[in-house]
Amino acid sequence: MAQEMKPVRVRFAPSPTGYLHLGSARTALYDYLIARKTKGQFILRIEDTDRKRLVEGAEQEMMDNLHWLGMDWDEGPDVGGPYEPYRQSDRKQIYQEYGEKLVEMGCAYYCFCTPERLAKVREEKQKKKEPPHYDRTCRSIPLEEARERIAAGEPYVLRFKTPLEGTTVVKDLLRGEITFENKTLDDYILIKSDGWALYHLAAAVDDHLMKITHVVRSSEWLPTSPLHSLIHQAFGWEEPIWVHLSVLLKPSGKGKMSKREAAELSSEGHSIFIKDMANLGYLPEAVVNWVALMGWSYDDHTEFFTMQDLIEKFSLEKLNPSPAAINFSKLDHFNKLHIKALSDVKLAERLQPYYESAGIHAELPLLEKLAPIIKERIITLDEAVEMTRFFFTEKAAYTTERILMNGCSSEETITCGELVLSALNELEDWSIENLDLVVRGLMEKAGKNPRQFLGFIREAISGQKITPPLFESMEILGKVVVLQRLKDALEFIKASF
RNA sequence: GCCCCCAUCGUCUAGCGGCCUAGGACGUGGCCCUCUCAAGGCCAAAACAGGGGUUCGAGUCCCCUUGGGGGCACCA
Repeated sequence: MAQEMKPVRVRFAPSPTGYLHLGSARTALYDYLIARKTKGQFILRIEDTDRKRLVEGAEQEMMDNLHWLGMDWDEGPDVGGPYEPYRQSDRKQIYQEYGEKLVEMGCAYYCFCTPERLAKVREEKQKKKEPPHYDRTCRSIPLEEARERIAAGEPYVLRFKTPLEGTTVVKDLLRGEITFENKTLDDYILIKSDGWALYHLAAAVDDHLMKITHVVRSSEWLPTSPLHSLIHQAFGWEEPIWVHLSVLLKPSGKGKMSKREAAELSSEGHSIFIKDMANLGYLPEAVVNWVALMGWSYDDHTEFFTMQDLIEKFSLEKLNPSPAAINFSKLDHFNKLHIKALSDVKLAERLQPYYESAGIHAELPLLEKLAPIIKERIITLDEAVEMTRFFFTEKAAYTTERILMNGCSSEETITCGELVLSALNELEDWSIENLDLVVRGLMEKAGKNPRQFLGFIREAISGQKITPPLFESMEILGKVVVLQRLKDALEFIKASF
């Protein structure tokens, strides 16, 4: 039995600079799961201190996407909470105060170097094959002098006074202790010349003030994690438990997904953006199941999980630190499974919007009848529309060749067709069983095989190559429509051949 | 160039020293079933990167090499 964990406080802290993608959705999911599992709190914090990179509407869209996936949060910019505000742009003052404290404690200093000089330093260091770090020129400026220059209006940034010697050890939950030589670290900028804090300071301050117990984030943060530890230590704060997730690799397994490659994916009917998943016909349940398994596993045989299952079974300890390649065929697999797991009523409800956007007004009762016969043959929800199109059209759309019975002449086809037509016309009990019985009887009498005989009827009533099972379709279509389409087909053959 | 992380089938993974002639899933191939398409059933091919140790015993622990990945912004 899994041991009970103390309630955690975790935050998902996106910056509203783009769409929610697989990687961030997975981080949010793990946060959500561990919060719900331990009856703790899941907090949404918007990291929007970089005012230049803001994207209009991104924050709202991100929240919509999280909701679509089935997550909600206990504290956040929209729902409030005890540690408001939850948007970093509303906390500028707080970061400045804490930055000032660091200066007073001797753990940070003002730097007056211009971006131009910094670029030059970097260039020179790179030429000398040295780490392109700041040369610490301003580190030795006496504080009084620095304050005078600031008072005189000189632009400045705040830098962390990284220890020059010794090591900083970061305890990562998945990797154990990671040791960094302090001399390989930079004097990172904490507050920019425009007065806005950078991630490093803002996140550390907020994580502390918001009593975050576990920081779950992408392993891109591993290289700067010593700075984060150092900031917590400088203030004398207890560090949160660091959990650095593996990176998500592109399907080839070679490298991170780039913007361009993400765009290319859409031409293959795939996307790494959550906002596209619904349009592509994927269920949020499937996306959640799929994403959860990228870097996490439960045991050696269970793969199908609902959100509830995940909440019960998730544990941070089973997270895998090695990079994982995105596998879209696995998403298809999970989508199939979750479609099958849906009740007919639920599936009908999920299907309806796809018909609407295809310009088809499909009534729920009809979709509920269609649900059981298509649920095992569609991968994505949108495929239902094509497969069942003939239920919603006035006539079946015939193409010349296919309407003829496989390997038979037009005369032969007509003979068989008329046989079926008159027999079905007589049929009173319009049930699957009866249709099956009658039609197969005719087929034997005509000496045709199922491929020929049933194939012809399929074409006649649907005009489609791929359809749900024949007798089921006929039953749902109804006697009147089936007879009419049979007549249409025969007329079509007579006119065309 | 420097720092850091990672390493089992093509992919996601199980494995936390003997239960491993390495298990599952996706995908792939074959067969069966079959009214199209699916679904389902059965079967197959497919991996412990290499080298040193430690140990009675190593996929499992340690080291090195190699490979892959991430980072080195007044972005997050």
